[in-house]
Amino acid sequence: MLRRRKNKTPPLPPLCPLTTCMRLLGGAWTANIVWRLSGDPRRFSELRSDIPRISAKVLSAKLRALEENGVLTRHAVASSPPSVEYALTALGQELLPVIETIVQVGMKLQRMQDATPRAAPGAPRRPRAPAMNRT
Amino acid sequence: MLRRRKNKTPPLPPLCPLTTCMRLLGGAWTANIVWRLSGDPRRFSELRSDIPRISAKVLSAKLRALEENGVLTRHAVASSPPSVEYALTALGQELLPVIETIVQVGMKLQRMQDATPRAAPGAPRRPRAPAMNRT
DNA sequence: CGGTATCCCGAACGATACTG
DNA sequence: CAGTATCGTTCGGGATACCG
Repeated sequence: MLRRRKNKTPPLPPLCPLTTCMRLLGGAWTANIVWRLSGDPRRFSELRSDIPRISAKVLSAKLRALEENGVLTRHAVASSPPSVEYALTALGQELLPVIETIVQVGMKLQRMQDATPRAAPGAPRRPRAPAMNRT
Repeated sequence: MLRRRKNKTPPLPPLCPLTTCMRLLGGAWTANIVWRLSGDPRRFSELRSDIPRISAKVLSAKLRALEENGVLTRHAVASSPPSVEYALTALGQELLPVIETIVQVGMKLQRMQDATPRAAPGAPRRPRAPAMNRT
């Protein structure tokens, strides 16, 4: 118990930026959040209703991570009804083409998967948890 | 016991292409694998050395998933030294622009994160955990 | 309204050992 | 060589409750 740290944190060789970026929008939600902000800045609650099944915890965690990575900015207005606006930075804007491309390919994938029964030849794959399905 | 699955399996709205695609290259490794296959077909061991820190288990799982999704093909040669070659399908090729874009943005991210102290003007964020930085 | 704190589950990942 | 099996660990993420 508690004896981890046997092989963790080895001298990590620099791996490609690919992983850096994938870690950033790795979660199911992150790309969605960025996507929602592509238009105007939005507030916390607006984002919550934009992405119905996201929890406050995850949303705030993702927003914080994105802010730390310079993808978006947080502007808090300390008025009587507290209000916080999130907006993409220039860097965040640069993510948009990525996401658009992903959406394009995603549609192709869906089309192909739909047209190809494939029926798991030989070994029925695990149907995968219905965890995250949104956008 | 009997934890009621109270909120699981809600009426899932149609999942968007974004999530579909992100699910596919969701892990940190998957995009890397596809990337490695962008040139010539490669064998299992070659991929393992291409991506040093990946375990055989994960690699084989990812390869299987990608094969099921029609992203790559598996050609086993039952020769004396067994040999299996993985190659991208046409669909897999379509993922390459996505990955290239991601790499581009990833490099920008790395550059900005390196150069930007990001002094959170007006509201000092509480110094949160150093986010995700693994390779 | 805009979060944070706590708990807990399941998925993803890693290491090692073993098989065809 | 090309995996699979098993085990253990870490991590994302959902639920609920609570605070400024």
